Amino acid sequence: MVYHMKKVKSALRSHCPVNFGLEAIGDRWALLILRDMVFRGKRSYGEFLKSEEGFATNILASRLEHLIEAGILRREGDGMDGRKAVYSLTEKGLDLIPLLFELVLWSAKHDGKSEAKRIPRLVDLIRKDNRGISREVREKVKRGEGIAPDYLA
Amino acid sequence: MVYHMKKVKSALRSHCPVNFGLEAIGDRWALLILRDMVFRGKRSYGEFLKSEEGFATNILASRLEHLIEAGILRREGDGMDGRKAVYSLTEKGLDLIPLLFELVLWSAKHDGKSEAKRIPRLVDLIRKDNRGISREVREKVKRGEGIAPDYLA
DNA sequence: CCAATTAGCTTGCAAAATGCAAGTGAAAAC
DNA sequence: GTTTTCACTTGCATTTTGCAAGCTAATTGG
Repeated sequence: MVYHMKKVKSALRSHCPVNFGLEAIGDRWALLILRDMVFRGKRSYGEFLKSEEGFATNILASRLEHLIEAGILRREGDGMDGRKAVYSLTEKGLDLIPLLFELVLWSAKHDGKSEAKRIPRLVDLIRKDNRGISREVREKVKRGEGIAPDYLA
Repeated sequence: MVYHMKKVKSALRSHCPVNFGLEAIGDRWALLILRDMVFRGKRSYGEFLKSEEGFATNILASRLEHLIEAGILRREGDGMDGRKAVYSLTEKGLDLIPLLFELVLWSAKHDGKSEAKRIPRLVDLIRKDNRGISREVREKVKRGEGIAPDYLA
């Protein structure tokens, strides 16, 4: 008897920690979703779609699904509006904040035209104490605040 | 007059630091090349090919090219053997070590079967002081040593 | 209460990227 | 001088992407 079962994409190529992390995250688009959530406080499909890099609708849907599958995001319905879906970061997802911050730091150093120049305060805090600032930001993101304006200015 | 110029892939979607970093690195395969260089001390096309995740030959070539283009790697001929090419990390590439380490830390925490369990000492050092250990490893990688056995055991 | 709008997707399809096997060319080994 | 080795390149079937259009259920506006 054949049961209907969801295709599990557990064909992990290796348990090398670098490879595991890369496969869990998925790809570039997935990390941009995380960026939108952490830095811009976005929570919905419609908000992600407006990102400057331009998500294709199907790609956005598939990456959201992947991130949920990977346990990085969770999806809930909006109590007020039955059409809306609210995405949020799990603890596992929140744990990616320090990684995201290291990437910001690298780009701030190596991209002459980096927009990181507009947030020197945050970049400096990351440089001095990534873990510390990550912990603070984590709590804000958890409360749905995104990164507070005082870090960004 | 038309000069012959290499196609510059500067169609950068945005100068958002997260996006810049992602585009500079390229993709999953590119980061695995960096892992092989930092953790396993690999330097040549043939060595990369043997990686457990299984590079396709054309993909490996295109990612090496991309990383050179991005200023993360450099390619030199081997003085002893005219067939061989030696790849090494630029300063810009070495600056990615802390990012790689954060990824290792994340996977060590969230992958039950992580091979990171075989290198508890290094994982612990990263957790306590990513920057510090990155600085040390950087010098070793620069000298072509890869990560020293004492960190790995 | 009914038409129009909105949110979140899905589908179709052309174009691009991937993965595998086989081939190439130059240098080194035997 | 024949065989290997090294670093790729090429061909081609398969998969993934990107874009536009369509779909469905919930909500808003009149």
